[in-house]
Amino acid sequence: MARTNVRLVEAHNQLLTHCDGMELNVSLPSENALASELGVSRTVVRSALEHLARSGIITLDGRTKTVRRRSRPDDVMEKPPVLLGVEELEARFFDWVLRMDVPPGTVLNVAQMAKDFHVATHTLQEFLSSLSRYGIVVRRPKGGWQLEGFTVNFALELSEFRSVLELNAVQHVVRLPDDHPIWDKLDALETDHRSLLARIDADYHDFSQLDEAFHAAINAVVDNRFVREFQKIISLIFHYHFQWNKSDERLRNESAIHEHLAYIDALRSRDPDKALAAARSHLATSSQTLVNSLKAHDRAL
Amino acid sequence: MARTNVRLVEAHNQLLTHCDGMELNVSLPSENALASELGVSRTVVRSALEHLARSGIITLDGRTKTVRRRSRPDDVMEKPPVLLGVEELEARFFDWVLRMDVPPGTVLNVAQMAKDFHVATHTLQEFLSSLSRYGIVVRRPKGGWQLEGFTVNFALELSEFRSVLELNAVQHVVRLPDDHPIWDKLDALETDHRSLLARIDADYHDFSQLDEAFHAAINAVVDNRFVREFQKIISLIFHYHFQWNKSDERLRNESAIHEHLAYIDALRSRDPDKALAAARSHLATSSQTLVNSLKAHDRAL
DNA sequence: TAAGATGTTTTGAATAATAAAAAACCAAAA
DNA sequence: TTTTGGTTTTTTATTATTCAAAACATCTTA
Repeated sequence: MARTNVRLVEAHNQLLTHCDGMELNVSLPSENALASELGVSRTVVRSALEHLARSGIITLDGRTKTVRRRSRPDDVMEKPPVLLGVEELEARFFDWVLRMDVPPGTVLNVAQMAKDFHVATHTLQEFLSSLSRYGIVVRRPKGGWQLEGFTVNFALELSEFRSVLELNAVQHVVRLPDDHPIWDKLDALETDHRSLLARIDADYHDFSQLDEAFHAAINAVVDNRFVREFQKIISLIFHYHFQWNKSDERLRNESAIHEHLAYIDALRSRDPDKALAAARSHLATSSQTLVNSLKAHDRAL
Repeated sequence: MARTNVRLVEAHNQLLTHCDGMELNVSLPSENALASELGVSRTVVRSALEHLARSGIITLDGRTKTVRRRSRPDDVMEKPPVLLGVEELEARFFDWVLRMDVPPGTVLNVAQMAKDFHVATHTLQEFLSSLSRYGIVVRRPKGGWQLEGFTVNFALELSEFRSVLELNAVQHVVRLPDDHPIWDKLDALETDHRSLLARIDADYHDFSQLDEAFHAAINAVVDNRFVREFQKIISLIFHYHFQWNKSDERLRNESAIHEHLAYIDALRSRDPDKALAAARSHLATSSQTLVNSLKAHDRAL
C-alpha cells in the first residue's frame, strides 16, 4: 500500500553485478559515491546495502562494506509488476476508443480500465481529465466518467482549428529567408513524396507517416507552445483515423500526395495567396476525408 | 479515509424538514420516491432513514416509516469541512502565482499546498497537470512539480496565439448577416465603452471586465470547442495581469477604449482588411501591455 | 580541523486500503 | 404484474501507509 520499490530493486540488482565485478574481501565505495553512480538517493543505496548484507553478499562494518561472496541467481530481487506510463496509456486508450469498440455514451469504469490498461487509477483519472478538455469524455455530475465519443462535430471543429493554425503557419513559411532549414526540409519531403508515388500501388499505406511529417514540418516553423500542444492532439487523431476507413485508401493517398506536391510548390513560390489557396484546398480534402471515415464508421455500427 | 458523507448529511437534513412539514403518525413515501425527490440513490435514503429512526424522529416498521416527533436543532447533522472545487482553486492559485509571490523555479509541495488551499491532493494534482500543458508548471523526473512561472516568453507566445484565434474570429464576424446577434452585442458594447469613457477618471478600473467581455463577444462567433478552451486560459491570464501593473493604468485603459471603438467601427464596415488592421493594431498594443507589465514585475523582484 | 563519510530525522509523493455511494439484483407484497 | 423493500455488487473519492529524497547531525580520518 505505497509506492513501488522499483528503485530499490534496480539499485540492488545493479549493485549485485557491481560486486560480482570486484575482488572478494574488498570494500565498496562510499554510500554517496554509490548513490550518485546509481542515480538514486542515499536512502535507497542504504536499503540495498542492508539487503545485500542480510543475504550475506557483503558484510557491513562501520564504513567498510566488504564483498564476501559471488551472487547466485536467486539473489536478484524481483521487480514488482510494472505499470504503464501515460504515453502508452494514451496509445492504448485511443486504440480502444477510436476503433469504436466502445459506443459513445458509455460510462467508463475507471477501476476496471485501470486494471485492463495496467495503469494506476490516478494515472487514468489524470488522463481522462486531460481528454475532458476536448470533450472526448465528460465528468459526470456525481463522479465517474462518460465517453462522449469521437463525433462528426468533433472532427469538424478539430479540422477547422487545424486549418486556422496551419494557415497561420503558411503565412510564416512564405516569409522565411532562403537559408531557413524549412526549405531543405521541404526538398527532402518532396523527394519522399515522389518516391512513394513511384511505388504507390504497393506502399500506399506509408502515406500516413509522410502526411504527419509533412504537416509537422510546416507547423514547426511557428515556435509556440500552444501550437505545439494542439499539434499533438491533432496528429494523434489524424494518425488513428488513418487506421480505419480503408476504402479507396490507395486512391485517396495518391491524390493527397499530389495535393502535397502542389502545396510544396505553392510555398516555394513565396506568393502568400497562392500558398494559402493550396493549403486551404488540401486542408479541405483532409477534413472531408476525416468526416467521411467517421460517417462510414457510424453506419457500420 | 473514504469519500465524504455530504450527500448523506444533506439528504438527512432535507428529510428532517420534510418530516417537520408533515402530520405526526403519518408514513413517509417509499424509498424510491424519496430517493428521486432528493436526487440521491436509495442507499443514501436508507442510511438517512436509519439515522432518523435512531434519533427517534421516525419509526421503521416494514415499509411504513411513521413520523413520530418534531425535529430539534441538535437533530440536524453537521456537514464535514467542505473542500474547494477546481474553479476556486484556479482563482486562488493564480492569485498566488501571478502576483509573483512565488519565484519561478520553486518546487511545489503538493501536500502543503493542498492544505493551504483547502483542496484534496488529487484535485491539486489534476490542476497542476492541466497547467503543465501550457508549461506554467513542469513535472519533475522523480515526481513532484516545479513552477516554471509566467515568463515573458510565455506572454509573447500566448499573445501570438490569441492573435491568430482572434484574427480568424474577425474574418468570421465581417461575413455575418445583419440579423446576427453579434451586431446588437457590439452596439451594446459600444454604449458601455462610451459610458465608461465619460467617467474614465473615476472608474478606469472597470475596463478590465469590459475588455474581457469585448474579446469574448468577438471570439464567441466561432463555435469551436478548441477555441473556447483557449479563450479560458487567455482571459484568465489577461484578467490577472490587469491586477498588477498599475502604472499609467488610467491612460492605458483610456487609449484601449479608443482602440476598441475603432475596432468596432472597422467590424461594422464589413471590410475585412480594415477590420483585420484594426484588430491587429489593438492586439499588438494589448500584447505590448502584457509584456511590459511582466518586465516591470521582473525588475521589481 | 577540515573534508568526507555514515547515522538519523524529517518531509513528501505515490499507492493500496477503505468507506461512502450508486447500481444491480432478488424476493416479497400489493 | 408492478411496486416496494432487503441484499449484494460494483465503483469512486479519500486517507493511511510506505518508499524515497533531502536535510541534518555526528563521527572518522587524513
